[in-house]
Amino acid sequence: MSPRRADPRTRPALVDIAARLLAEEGPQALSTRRLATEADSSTMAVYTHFGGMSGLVREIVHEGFARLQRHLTHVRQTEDPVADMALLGRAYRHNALANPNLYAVMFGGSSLAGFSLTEEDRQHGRYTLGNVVKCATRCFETGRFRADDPELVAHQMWSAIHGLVTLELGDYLIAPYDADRCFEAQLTGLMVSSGDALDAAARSVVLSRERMRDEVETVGTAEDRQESPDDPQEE
Amino acid sequence: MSPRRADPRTRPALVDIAARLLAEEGPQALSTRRLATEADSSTMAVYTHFGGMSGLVREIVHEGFARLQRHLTHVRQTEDPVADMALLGRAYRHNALANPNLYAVMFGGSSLAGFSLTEEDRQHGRYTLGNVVKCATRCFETGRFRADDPELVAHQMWSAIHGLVTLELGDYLIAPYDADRCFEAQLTGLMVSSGDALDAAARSVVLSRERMRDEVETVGTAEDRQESPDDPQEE
DNA sequence: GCTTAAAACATATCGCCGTTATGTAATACT
DNA sequence: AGTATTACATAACGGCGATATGTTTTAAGC
Repeated sequence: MSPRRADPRTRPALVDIAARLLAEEGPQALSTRRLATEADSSTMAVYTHFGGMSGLVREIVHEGFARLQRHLTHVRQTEDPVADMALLGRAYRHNALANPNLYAVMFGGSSLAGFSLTEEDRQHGRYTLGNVVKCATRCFETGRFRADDPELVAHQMWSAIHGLVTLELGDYLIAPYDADRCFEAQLTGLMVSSGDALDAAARSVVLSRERMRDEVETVGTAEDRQESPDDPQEE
Repeated sequence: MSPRRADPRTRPALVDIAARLLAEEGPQALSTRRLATEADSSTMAVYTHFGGMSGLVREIVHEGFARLQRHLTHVRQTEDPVADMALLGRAYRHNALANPNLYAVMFGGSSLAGFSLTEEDRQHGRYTLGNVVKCATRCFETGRFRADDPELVAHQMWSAIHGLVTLELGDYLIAPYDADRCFEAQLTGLMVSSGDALDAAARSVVLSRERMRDEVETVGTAEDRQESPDDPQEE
């Protein structure tokens, strides 16, 4: 009375292929037939393993939130919490730009075969706000931020950065008010609106930009994996 | 060498029906067959009049931007430009919540049969920013805002409000940090980040809320219609 | 070792979808 | 009047998600 157990590579292969198709060719490339072809399987595999396309998409969305969380946790806590906060914003944007189609699915875009998020899915998204809340608390403790509602501050950061990123992904931000320029201004503005002094905020924002290479852009690459001990490498 | 000219009611009827289906049943209800049934026509009508579903969707998106523009232009210019600015934000949000599915299509959401915006479509969106830019200029002239880049300020407003609205539409904002609370905080924060004093900004934001009923919530209703009379020229 | 239940598929089919090919009727210009 | 042009209707094509059903494989119980 036990299952066939079958090819153990089928299920993760489907997730990998689906994620790749979504990333490289967009939402409309995600079809049961395409997946069956690429995985050398049948369309039924999607249903036995995930209960349908929605289940598969939900799996990928979970992976998307995991990537976001990984980006945010790679931001270090320094003696300049406002710079840390700005870097959290940069990490958020970096993750979104690195996974644009996935990000669109996570936050309401592209319906994808009638897929819609559950309340549990959304809780994944809100959970990542914990990083920002903690950072905001430290901003209050050092006196840089004014009032004392770190959760509200975190929500403001989230809304503003999320809005900028979606406009950027929708190609709404063009020169001379391109995404980079708007983003830098947005970061400084957010710190100021939370109570920081303009010049101090501007300094921390610039400071955070210099930490991008070490704490954000290296997230999915090489030493982020702890399984290979001695392989520090290239540019 | 002239067309059949056919039933002149077919084309506008299709747009109306499509807009209603999108609003009431969401993106997946928009199909050529469904439209043909509701309009007592055939699926070909969509192709002769709009070149396909994309053309129809584009027509609806234009209407969506027109509605947004109508909302924004209903905000009056008073001696408190910061309150005007806050009211522009409220009008933007009000329009999005009144047309959630349409708004999602306008800003990158729901793919809708491979539909994607053209650069001209996006220009419609950016055009509505003109209202905000003018208002920001007046905020500078009265000394309420600090630096002098009204376009940049407008982009920050847009990003932040747009982000909050999309999170709200995606059900990401729940109590105790629900959309209403985050929105009020966001408005005040935006004014402060642009240079206004905290207490003055808070006052103007509250003031703008009292103008909602007269200048925003009455947009599509009754006396808003001043349109030109129809020309009964055909048979 | 054999039986048997159950999971993992394969195959075929259904009812949608957008799109296109083709036919037809109606118009307005020459 | 003739004809080109447009607005449809009808039907078909390929692709989609989903399901029904058959087939193979596995492992537990005897």
